[in-house]
Amino acid sequence: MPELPEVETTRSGVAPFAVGRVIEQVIVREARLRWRVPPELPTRARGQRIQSLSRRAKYLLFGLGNGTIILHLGMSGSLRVLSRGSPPMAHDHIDIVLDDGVVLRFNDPRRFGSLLWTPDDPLQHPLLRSLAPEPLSDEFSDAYLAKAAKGRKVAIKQLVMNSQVVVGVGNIYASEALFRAGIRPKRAAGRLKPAEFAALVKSIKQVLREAIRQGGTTLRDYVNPQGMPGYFRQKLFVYERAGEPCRVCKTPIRQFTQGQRSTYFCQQCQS
DNA sequence: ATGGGCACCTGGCTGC
DNA sequence: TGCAGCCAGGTGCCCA
Repeated sequence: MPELPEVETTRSGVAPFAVGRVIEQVIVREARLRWRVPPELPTRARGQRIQSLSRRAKYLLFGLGNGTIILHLGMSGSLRVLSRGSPPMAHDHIDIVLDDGVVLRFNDPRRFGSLLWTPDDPLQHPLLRSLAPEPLSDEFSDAYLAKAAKGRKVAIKQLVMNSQVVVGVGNIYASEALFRAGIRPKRAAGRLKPAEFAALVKSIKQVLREAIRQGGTTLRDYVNPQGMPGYFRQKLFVYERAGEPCRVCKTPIRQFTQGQRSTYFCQQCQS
């Protein structure tokens, strides 16, 4: 899936087509996503003008007059901008048909994504209520991360992937940020020095910003709303590069498993 | 509170 | 060619 840069690329690519348009209908071909698509969603959304398209963590929020559509892309989801009449392909689960004939089509082979509806403040929705700060906000600072890590024994990589600590840092960018900061992924979070928290926070912000600028990272399925891949893959230092030479020191990149996820690092550059 | 493991699901690749 | 096994951008939930 989509990590934060891919979700942000989706938001900025869809927004010009969506904001200000009226939803003509929502077509649900497959309601069995991570959570069942609420049966009332198409009825609620029909005839509503899309007032805003925002993002919180990896959730996309379509602000309507009477509530909010909450969309999560899961591991393998994508949202594409198409035109009315383009035939649905495999795993094209949802269409949001707009009044000018544009179709926003949600495709998700693994169905880990979700499409939800809330009439209330979406930020108070159970899934969003207790999320940590955005990584690109000022709130996510050295001091903040140091405090969140204090006394914690979990590996630093797992800490930065914890959405109660900071949102939007997934498996690719966690490894990449730790490489850039020169910190080994296995280090106990509470044992990092102040300068290391500072370096890590800086690296997280930097890698996410650069990836957004490149349209995200495409490994397998991810495509932007225009159906194009993201170009950050060629900028990756460690992710999916096990055995290949470190771009900085030529030492072979190592891979191991942490919390059932693959981690990549350079033994020479990270300590 | 914290940490660890499982579950949800499909498809692509590898190796026998 | 077929098929079993393993892996994949996430994250909520249950248990110790």
